[in-house]
Amino acid sequence: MEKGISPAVIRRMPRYYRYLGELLEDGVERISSNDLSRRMHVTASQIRQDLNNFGGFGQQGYGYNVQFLYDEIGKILGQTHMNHVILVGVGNLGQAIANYVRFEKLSFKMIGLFDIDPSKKGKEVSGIKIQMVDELEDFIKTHQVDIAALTIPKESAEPIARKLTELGVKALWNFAHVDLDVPEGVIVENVHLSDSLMTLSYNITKMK
Amino acid sequence: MEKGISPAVIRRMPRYYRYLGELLEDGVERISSNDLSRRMHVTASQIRQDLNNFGGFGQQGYGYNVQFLYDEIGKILGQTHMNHVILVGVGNLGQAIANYVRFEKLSFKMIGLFDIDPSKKGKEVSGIKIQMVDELEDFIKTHQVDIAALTIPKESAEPIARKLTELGVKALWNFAHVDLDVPEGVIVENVHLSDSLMTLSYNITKMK
DNA sequence: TCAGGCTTGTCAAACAATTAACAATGTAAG
DNA sequence: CTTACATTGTTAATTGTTTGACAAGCCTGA
Repeated sequence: MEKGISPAVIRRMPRYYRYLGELLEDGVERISSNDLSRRMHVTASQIRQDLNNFGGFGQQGYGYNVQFLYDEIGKILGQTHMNHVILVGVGNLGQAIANYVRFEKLSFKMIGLFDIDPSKKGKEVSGIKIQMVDELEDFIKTHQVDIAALTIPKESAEPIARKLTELGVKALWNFAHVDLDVPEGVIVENVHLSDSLMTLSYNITKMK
Repeated sequence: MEKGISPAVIRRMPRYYRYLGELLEDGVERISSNDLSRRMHVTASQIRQDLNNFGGFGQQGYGYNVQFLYDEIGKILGQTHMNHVILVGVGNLGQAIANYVRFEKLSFKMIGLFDIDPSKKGKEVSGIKIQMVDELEDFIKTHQVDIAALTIPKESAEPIARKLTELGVKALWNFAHVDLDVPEGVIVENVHLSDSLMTLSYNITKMK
């Protein structure tokens, strides 16, 4: 479809998607890059340039049809098909993420929870029974797993990631505070809470 | 101290800090930008350029002293003083974040938890009693609050943010999936899990 | 149906970030 | 003490991103 879209552009797409979703809820049918730029506090030029990476979705003299554009961005972001997610590490954060995926996004489905702690075996979180990490192999071989969320301590992140990728998992959503070394073709999306907090703390310090 | 450091640089500083911390644990005393670049998979040039935004921490022919550089970056990131954090919205994610802040980072201290649900009143999470949102005003007036974490639904994010900033809170760690409109001088650090997941899903789709 | 006004898609210019190159300077070994 | 080498800090070149400008073309009201 497209080739070599810059990461900067891709990071902005979910934000467009969100604003368009809100417009849709508000019953807005059409929007110009100018109106949208005012709402989103970005330049109209950037919006047009970003969208044109993927195709010409607008119409001169009219603007963009909100529903159409929303659907198109949805397609781009892979919101048209179901993504099956498993999660490894059912601690506090793991449970929160499990619930988050369960309720927040329709195109993602949590299908398995795994932990290393035997005392958690069989307990239910968000309606799913917790399994042991050594059951991962069986599970992945018998289920379609698109994404594995890693909410584990940084010490175990590397071995678990290796195991998962060896079993064919192609996308990791990594919450462990470590950079994972994965084979070619595997995607890692990091959520480094610690980095985020430190950035905040830097900005606070700078302000003073 | 410094002026106009680019956001791109700042985003990288916590990563340097982490790697230096690991080197320190491993008992490494000195490191060259070249060695570090190999470990971190970035260019040596970028490392030198980034660090030089804040001062000349290295020595020709020697490299960087790990302990010294670690401490300096710590200072830059505001890790030398305690940051007092409160959290609003003690749901699944809120509890996870409360625990996270409690155990993960020494320079941040969770000092208050707030929720709107009366049934949660007085319950303890991570050793802290949950208070009601209408007690926020009293609390902020009588305690030093550096950061407020917002783990609430997007509908309540805007009014709560307004209330907090009116009460003088200068930094928000926002987990709600909405862009907050805050007064000049208030810092917002967003953690948009949904955006992160969608970026992942985009990359999966693209790969196929 | 037509003219005037919008608004896009796109090209070019301005700006920002990254990488490369290298002179200056310190290290370290003999 | 001296020389060969390592490595920084910094300047210059390159690459990438954002903004500005405008022709082309559709919309809308008369």
